[in-house]
Amino acid sequence: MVQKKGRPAAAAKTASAAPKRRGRPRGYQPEIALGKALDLFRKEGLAATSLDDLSAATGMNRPSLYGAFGDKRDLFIKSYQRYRADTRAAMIGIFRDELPIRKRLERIFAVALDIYLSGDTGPRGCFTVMTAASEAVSDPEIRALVLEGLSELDKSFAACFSLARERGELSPTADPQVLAQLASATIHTIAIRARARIPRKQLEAIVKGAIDVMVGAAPG
Amino acid sequence: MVQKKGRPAAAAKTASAAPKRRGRPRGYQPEIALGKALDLFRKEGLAATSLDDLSAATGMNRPSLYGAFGDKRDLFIKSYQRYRADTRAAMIGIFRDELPIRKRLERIFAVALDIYLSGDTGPRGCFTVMTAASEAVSDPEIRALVLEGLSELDKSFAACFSLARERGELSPTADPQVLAQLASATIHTIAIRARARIPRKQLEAIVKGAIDVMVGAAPG
DNA sequence: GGAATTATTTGCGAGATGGTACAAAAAAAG
DNA sequence: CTTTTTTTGTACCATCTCGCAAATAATTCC
Repeated sequence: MVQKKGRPAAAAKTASAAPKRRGRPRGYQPEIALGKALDLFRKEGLAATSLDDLSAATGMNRPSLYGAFGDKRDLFIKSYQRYRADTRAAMIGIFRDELPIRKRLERIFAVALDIYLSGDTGPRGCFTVMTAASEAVSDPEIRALVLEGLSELDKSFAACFSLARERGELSPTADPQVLAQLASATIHTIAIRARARIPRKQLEAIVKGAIDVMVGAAPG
Repeated sequence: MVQKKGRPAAAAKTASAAPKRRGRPRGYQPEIALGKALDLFRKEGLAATSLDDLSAATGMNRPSLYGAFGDKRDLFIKSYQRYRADTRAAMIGIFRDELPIRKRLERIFAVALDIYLSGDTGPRGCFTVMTAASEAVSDPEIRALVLEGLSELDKSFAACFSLARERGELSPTADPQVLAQLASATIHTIAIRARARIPRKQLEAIVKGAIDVMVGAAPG
């Protein structure tokens, strides 16, 4: 029931200057625990994940969970924010590197597939699409996060297409916003199909076809 | 706790020839009950829908539900099959009418939006995308249905684009399969966005942009 | 009318669920 | 060593969960 068997290992040496907290030291590392919770929520969804499951996965017992993250919904929201941060971190380099548009799109979709297909027990898909969107209808706070995530993706793609058009890689009549929504749609469709265990090869074929339509057929 | 207050109303006169069932007549109509169950599953998902909820919504108590449809998972699967049949029925006319490709796509997406945005308490989205895909990872039977649904949609769109190409509405180099996957992706993205309560106008704009890219910009 | 058949109702029971109260434990501060 | 502070572990609660068994009701067949 403990994340680390040995001693609490003291402060994780993240920054420095151990502030010497006053009471009993934590037996867990909140970031690791949150990652485990995220894994579970991605696999099962909100309702199907019990506190016992979360407790087992994080190595924290329920009162500790509650103290650290609040109730189940709070933990769900924090997990989702963590997911968003993780995916953003995985993508940011690509969105910054100003490669030719085709190369750029290929990389973005490859990373997306990595994320959606990962998972010990099966492809986990996209948190926004599979799980958060379900809750979004009835929960305004989650809905706000989902809307943010959707528009963030649209905007990132739109920036790519705008740049490509400026550089003459796209026809001047191409609409970056429309292309961005198509790119987002492609992300969404592969997230869904991944969850149905469609093999990577087929998903890559869908991506290739979509890219061909968006930026013109591949040379060769 | 009864669907109809008055007498059982005997056979619903659907076909004719009342077969005169032997025992106590049903107090409910299975098709209506299944529709109510479907509504609930679409709103809440599998795990978050309890048998009590289903019992209340259908007007059948649990043992009757169990007798008529089996356990919760069975009912879920039957609901999903019903959903598929309903959507197929709503689409079949459009897929049969061989209108010009743009008009045809416009109609298909309009019907899809009707389905996804309907719901007393909020937009219900697409059953395949929102709910069934979640279960598809871990449940082979549901997965098979989801795969069937996905490929059915792809194929229907592909047939439309093939016909359009034959008729010269599309470039001979256009690939109907690729366009079909983009059309499916557009369906998926509006299903997700609908669930986040994005208003119809915006979803229609996404549809219009996608159609422009798929079949060429609109005249005028 | 009585037997057979089918549906409904009531209610149970074993277990899971989300959340919490409380005391024991582990550290720093005095 | 004692006090203070924080986290942990155990246990608990009230509720809900699914599925079923037994009893009751409504109908047809004889």
